[in-house]
Amino acid sequence: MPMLERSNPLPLYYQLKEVLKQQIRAGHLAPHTAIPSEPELVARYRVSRATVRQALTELVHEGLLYRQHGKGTFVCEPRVQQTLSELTSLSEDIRRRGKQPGGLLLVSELVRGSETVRERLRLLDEEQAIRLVRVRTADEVPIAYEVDYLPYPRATGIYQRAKELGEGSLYSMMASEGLTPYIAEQNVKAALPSAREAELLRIPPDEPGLRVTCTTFDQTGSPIAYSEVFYPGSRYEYMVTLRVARS
Amino acid sequence: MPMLERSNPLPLYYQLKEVLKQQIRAGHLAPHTAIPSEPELVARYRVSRATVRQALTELVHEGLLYRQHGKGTFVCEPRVQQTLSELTSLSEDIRRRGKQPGGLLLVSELVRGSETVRERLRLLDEEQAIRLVRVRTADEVPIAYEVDYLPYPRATGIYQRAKELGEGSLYSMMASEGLTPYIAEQNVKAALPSAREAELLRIPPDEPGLRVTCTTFDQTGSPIAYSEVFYPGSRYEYMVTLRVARS
DNA sequence: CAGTGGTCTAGACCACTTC
DNA sequence: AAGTGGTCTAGACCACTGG
Repeated sequence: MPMLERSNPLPLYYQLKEVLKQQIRAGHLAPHTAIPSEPELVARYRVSRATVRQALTELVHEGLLYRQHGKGTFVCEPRVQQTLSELTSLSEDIRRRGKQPGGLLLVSELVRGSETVRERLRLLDEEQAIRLVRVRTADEVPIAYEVDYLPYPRATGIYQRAKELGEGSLYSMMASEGLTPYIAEQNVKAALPSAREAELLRIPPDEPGLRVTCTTFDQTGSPIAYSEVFYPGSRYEYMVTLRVARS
Repeated sequence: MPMLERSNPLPLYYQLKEVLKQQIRAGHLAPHTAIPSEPELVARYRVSRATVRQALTELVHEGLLYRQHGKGTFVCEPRVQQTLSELTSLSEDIRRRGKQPGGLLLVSELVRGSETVRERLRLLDEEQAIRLVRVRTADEVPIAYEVDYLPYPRATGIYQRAKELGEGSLYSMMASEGLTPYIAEQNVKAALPSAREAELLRIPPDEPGLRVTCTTFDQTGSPIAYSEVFYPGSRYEYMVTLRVARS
């Protein structure tokens, strides 16, 4: 049985979380079965109950466990476990469907941006936006035309590293630049492709698809990205998972 | 200044949450301003720090507050505050856009259900599904054709109360029947309406729209509803808000 | 340095479930 | 009655931020 290391700089509750996560992932704890009770975990790992509860509470929030008063703490089904994190990364989504994500960066430039862009990013008069244009692919097939806008002074690092963005995830690059996505608002419409989109995606100009606009905010509610993506209807089913209610 | 009541059956941390929520909503605590520090709250409300922290941690999870180590705890922007709860209720969404939600229940019946339905709801051989068909309206204009399926033995109460479903929220009715939505998976496609949909929504048969399928699960990962909704492209912009990353 | 939040302890009592 | 999770206390020490 793995133990917690008091010499480890990682907090005890965090180590306990990792141990439990691993046991769940490895299948030692099956869905709908009870994990050891809180007093048992206290004894087994020699930590206080508050520490155990912090670990369990976070795992509950992450969708790995659920509690029932008087009965115990149980393992959630894998579907719930998976659906709680990082859902708008297109690369991840493609990989999850068993295909190879790829992409081509067509444009990276500094622009003033349309009124919509400036409004979404809350740009001040003198501020500019970084504009990135990409065609995204799954197993080499083009499945989306994506235009991203980022606030310029804040996201300077992204502009410098834009070349790496062929297949890479913009979100992960943003996170490494201190722009951590926390909330996203997505607006989805049925629409026809523009001439340019039809050409680049190699679809007929009358094939309807989805136009998804997405504004991403950090923890404090400041906008850190705005994107417009066109998905041809025949190529990609747009999937979203969200929490319906909470607390 | 409001105080916490030790005679109140509601927990102290919960009362504290409500007090802070109300101060935020009333504008006494503006976005990006710091709330009183934890030791201050301890003194002011005469509770232990663990109690204060439980209240604050939950408010952070609900998107009302964010913390910065060494600096303080701050109020999130309203956009983040609003976007964390109950997002798939169409009625709520319509109301948020300043229109009056309404609806008409066309069908409520027990059916065996298609393979898709049975699979999504994980029905056993002998189990049936409740099928509800509704036209949803905003300011009397039809904006969506919705078909819901619920697992029959579990959702008996819904079947009996189906008549109330004109304008009411199915989710809130489900919650009152012990079927609490926790996670939803949504799949969105661009599509043309069926003949029946075009007729009921009074749109041309060649006007593309969105076909959204949604499977809803409870806390434990058991499916509690499956729905298929058609939104005509010209009438409604489909809006989704989700958390991108967490913990 | 003082003040903030982050982690942790060792208790206590309560409410709910099961037998 | 025994076991579970839910709430609460009164401390402690640490890590990070700012002047």
